[in-house]
Amino acid sequence: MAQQPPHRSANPTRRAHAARASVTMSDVARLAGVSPITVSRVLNHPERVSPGVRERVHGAIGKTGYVPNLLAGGLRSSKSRLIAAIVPTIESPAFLQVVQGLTHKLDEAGYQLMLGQSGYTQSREDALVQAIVGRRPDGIVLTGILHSDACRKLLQASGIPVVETWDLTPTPIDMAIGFSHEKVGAAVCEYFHRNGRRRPVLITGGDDRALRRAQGFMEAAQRLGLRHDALAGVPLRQLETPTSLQTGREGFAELWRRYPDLDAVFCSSDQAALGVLTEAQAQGIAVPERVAVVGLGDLPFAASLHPALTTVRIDGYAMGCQAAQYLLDRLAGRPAVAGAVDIGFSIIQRQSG
Amino acid sequence: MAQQPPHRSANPTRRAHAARASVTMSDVARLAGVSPITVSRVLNHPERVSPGVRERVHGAIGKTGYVPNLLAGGLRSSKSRLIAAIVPTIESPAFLQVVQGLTHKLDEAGYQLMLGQSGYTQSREDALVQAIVGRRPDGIVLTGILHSDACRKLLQASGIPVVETWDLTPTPIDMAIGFSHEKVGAAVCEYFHRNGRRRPVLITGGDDRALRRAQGFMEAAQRLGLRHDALAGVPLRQLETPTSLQTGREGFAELWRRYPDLDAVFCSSDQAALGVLTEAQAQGIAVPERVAVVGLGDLPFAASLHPALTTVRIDGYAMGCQAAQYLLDRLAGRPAVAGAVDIGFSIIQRQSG
DNA sequence: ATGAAAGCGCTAACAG
DNA sequence: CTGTTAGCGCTTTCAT
Repeated sequence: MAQQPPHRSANPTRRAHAARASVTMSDVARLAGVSPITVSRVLNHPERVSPGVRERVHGAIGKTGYVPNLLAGGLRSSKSRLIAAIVPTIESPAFLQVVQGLTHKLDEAGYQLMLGQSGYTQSREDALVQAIVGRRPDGIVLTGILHSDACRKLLQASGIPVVETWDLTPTPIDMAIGFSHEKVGAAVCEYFHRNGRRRPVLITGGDDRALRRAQGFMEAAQRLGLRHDALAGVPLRQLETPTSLQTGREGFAELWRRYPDLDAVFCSSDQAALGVLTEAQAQGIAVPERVAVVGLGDLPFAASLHPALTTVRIDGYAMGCQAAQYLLDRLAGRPAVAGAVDIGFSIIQRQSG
Repeated sequence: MAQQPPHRSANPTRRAHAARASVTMSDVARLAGVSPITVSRVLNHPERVSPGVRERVHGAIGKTGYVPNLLAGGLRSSKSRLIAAIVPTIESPAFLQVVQGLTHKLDEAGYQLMLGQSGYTQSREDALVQAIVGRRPDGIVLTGILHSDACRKLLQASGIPVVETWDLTPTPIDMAIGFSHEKVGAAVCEYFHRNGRRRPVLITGGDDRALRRAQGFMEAAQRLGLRHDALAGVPLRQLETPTSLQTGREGFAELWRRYPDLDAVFCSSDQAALGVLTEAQAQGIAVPERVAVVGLGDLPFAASLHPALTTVRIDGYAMGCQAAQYLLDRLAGRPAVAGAVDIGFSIIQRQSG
């Protein structure tokens, strides 16, 4: 299928990087017959400049193709109009929703988002934070509350507003918005119990938050006396993070083999739950009659599945919007939140369980 | 579920934004008993500094918690170690793979990626490009080859290396890597024909590239004499972009109602194909016996579906890696590609069609 | 191997 | 409303 390009680049100029022909504010000023600072004002405080001059300057900008150097401006004003966010991975739609919320809200306010992926490891997060702080963003959004000491110190010393997301903590670096993962686990376990399920199993990712949900589930199970006949606890299959359709499918196949009496599955993501649904369908196991399946996230596809997926709704988009808002409030000098804010969750009952 | 924070922030300092207590290179230099330029050299060209001094400087950096200001460095050196990319949306896993490829490759080389989402509209892309060029990145990655004139001019004038992805063109802005969407459409149509399918339909997104695939498909259909009894062409259901499980499911339900004799569906994404599979299962329509289903992208879940999804494999990750490599080559002064490079595609035959 | 001087492009602070 | 002066923090260039 490979095909060679029919023509070469139509671009005639020899492209040395960062061609030093770059137009500066002074060039524009000269052409408009004003001083550079006036050009700056036209761009940043147009109301402080007379309409006539404003127009002349805009004309000059158009003619020269001037694009302000935000590095220079940022250096001088210590305002970069840049917000940085670190997520474990954007391959997980759950984090993606937060990113979308952030993007949307920040974009409205004229800020840009710079995204980093930590891949769930602390060393990588540390490196990212260092690189990010070096660019002096106006704010930073973090995922989770587990950060190295060095990272916390660095962030606090930088004086940059920080929002931690996806979790709650009595000791945030600065601000925080999230929910209790233990409570999610407990709530789903109680939900199963209410619906008459007595032998649940867990399919979970191996990251900190997923494991705390599992823990909350187990504790509730113990309290409610749910257990497999041969087992003191709830069978748990821990998978790589992030969990996928594939891992969910395999995980369920394995659990079903070992515990053929299981009657409910709580998955740590909707993707894994889709995997369970797929495997159940392939094996002819009736959902929800024989096995109840509950996911986590309420991703867009959850409602469209067959059977439609019962899941724990986490409003990632709202979390992203909120996080952005906290940052924007702080930057605008408005009173911002203190401590951690609980965004909550809810169980969306559909057909699968 | 809401819960108030039990404590307030543990952070004792009053956080005025960008606390001007920021440690600079001079502070480090003073503490280490050297001049600022020596600190700079320890950071950027350690081999040009004697080991003793190097160690002293590192010590001072550790003690002060100094984080170099990349804005200042970038301003002076015109090297930002920043690459910007614009994709229509990161909600589409296909683009996400490109982003992952870029991230991976750039990260290795010590570059950071700044991501923008154009939402498939040109005006939004123009605004993004403007904001991006303002930050003077060392390179820019674009999705597609359809850009406004203003955008092309701006980019060319900026002298920043540019790679366009996902498509081929004889007149790239600078460099390009992609594949022929027309050929994808034609190839799938021929594939259906070889397998004895005679009444195919299309479920497609409304973006430029998807429509060109549809066009390639239709032309091939005409050549091969494929048509519905009552129809001159191939029935096409155009959906919002990006297509989702939900839209795919509805689209298929609609087509099935109107053309009950259809025997093959080509979807413009694997998500839409999953929607078709879901609807077929819900209605008890046998796949592939009654209807063949082919997706696009070969996303990770495609192979794990039941039935496993036949799809057009586009190696987005490789495309991202390549794009990054072209940029890095150019930045390192190595001879870089000229014109557009075809990354090709292939049809992965599985169970669904 | 190390340092001094100069200035990247812009905007804060202060005039006028 | 407009301009002058100074300098953000760093690295280039040229000395030593």
